[in-house]
Amino acid sequence: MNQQPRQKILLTALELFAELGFARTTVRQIAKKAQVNVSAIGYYFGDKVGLYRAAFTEPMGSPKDDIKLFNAPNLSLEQALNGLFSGFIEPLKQNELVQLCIRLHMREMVEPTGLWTEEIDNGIAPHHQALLVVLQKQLNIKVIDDDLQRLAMCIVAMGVHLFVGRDVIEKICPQITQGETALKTTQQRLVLFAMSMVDAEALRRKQAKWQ
Amino acid sequence: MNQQPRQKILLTALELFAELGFARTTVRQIAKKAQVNVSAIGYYFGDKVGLYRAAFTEPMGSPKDDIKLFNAPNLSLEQALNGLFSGFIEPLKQNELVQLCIRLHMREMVEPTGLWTEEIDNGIAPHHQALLVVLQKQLNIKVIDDDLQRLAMCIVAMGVHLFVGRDVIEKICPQITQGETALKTTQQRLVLFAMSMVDAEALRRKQAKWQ
DNA sequence: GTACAATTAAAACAAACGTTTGAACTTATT
DNA sequence: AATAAGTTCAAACGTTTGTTTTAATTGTAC
Repeated sequence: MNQQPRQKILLTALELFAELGFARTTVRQIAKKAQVNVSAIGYYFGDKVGLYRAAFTEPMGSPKDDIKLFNAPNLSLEQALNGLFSGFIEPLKQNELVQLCIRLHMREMVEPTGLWTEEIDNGIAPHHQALLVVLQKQLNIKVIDDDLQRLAMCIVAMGVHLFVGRDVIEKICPQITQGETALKTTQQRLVLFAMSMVDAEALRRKQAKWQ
Repeated sequence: MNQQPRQKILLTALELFAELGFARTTVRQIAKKAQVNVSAIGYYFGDKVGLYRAAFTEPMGSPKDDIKLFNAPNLSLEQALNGLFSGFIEPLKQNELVQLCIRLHMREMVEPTGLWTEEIDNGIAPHHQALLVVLQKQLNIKVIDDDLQRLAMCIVAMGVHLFVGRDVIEKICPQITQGETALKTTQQRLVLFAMSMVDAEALRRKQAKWQ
């Protein structure tokens, strides 16, 4: 099985899907840019949906490995948060392929094509759950309540915003994500802010108990 | 000029564009749901792009009024942040129309159709700038630097995430945005977290000075 | 070299798209 | 009642869409 054109199609599709979304990307567009015949898409991937599915899942590694980055048993809160946010920051440093993958996944948030539901179950939910456990331990509380969910959501939001708000950032303050040193600083700030939020939540719970 | 079918088309278009995006929404779909003939769209709005433009801009009021909510001269930081976040939370309480508007605008972040650039210039950038000034005063610093931009971005991210991460929230922790009391609590937490971030940044700057 | 499978190419397919047409219908004015 | 403008309608327009077909080409084993 010759994989050269298949790979070429896959990468081109990833590129176009990430930039334009599923609906606005045409198979002829992909074929032309990948310099293959349109029928090659049907030959290798069945149909457009199959190609999208492949572009969405194949290039990404298993997401379960990432969880260990901030869910290891003996990690401090700072280490755990660093692991969490490096999951958002690293792709911004690395090669373009990973960035495209992330962008495509983020796009699914706003424009769900159906794979999004799977993505939540297999990718997002476990991450969120792992973060909740870390926060639960840190705050030393017994059951996960709504306020812990709020805290986790707000922490994740900062990381997510680096991708979904990419256009805004590039227009208003592009410096903070350009260059490795700037990104490193940004990650430090995210960790700092997240820790301050955890502290604030801890204090709030303490005060709420007294009343 | 009879405005009944025009309004009906406009609202239906807003609904569908917000849910499906521009490309996946068809004019026939809009016409059918609005119970009008397809040609009515051309008659009232010229073409599909004209309808999208109208749905994107008309229902929203002038964004400049909102800025005053958190940019008034004698506001405390807490009041200013409450104003900022109420801009995100209120739409979640209010009628469905406003929610759809916000959702459509958020969608433009990931799937820019061209109006997005205008939106950044006229809507996002002024808000961001106003927030920067508030933070600048609070932290008592002379020039707006990258770290202040990072702080502002992280604060805004929490609000934005309520919309762009809507599907995730609804799947993982829907309670925190369902019901007015839950939303009120969420807003309080956002303000609390934002203030803790500002404090953390202030402390960091203080410590950085010493070294 | 022949046979056979794997791959590529051009063309055609039906369906759906946004848009336009021209007649029919409604409403208001004279 | 007659006229004209405003509005709606079904039908058709020309493209573009994703997909399929069929033939040509390539690579491979005997």
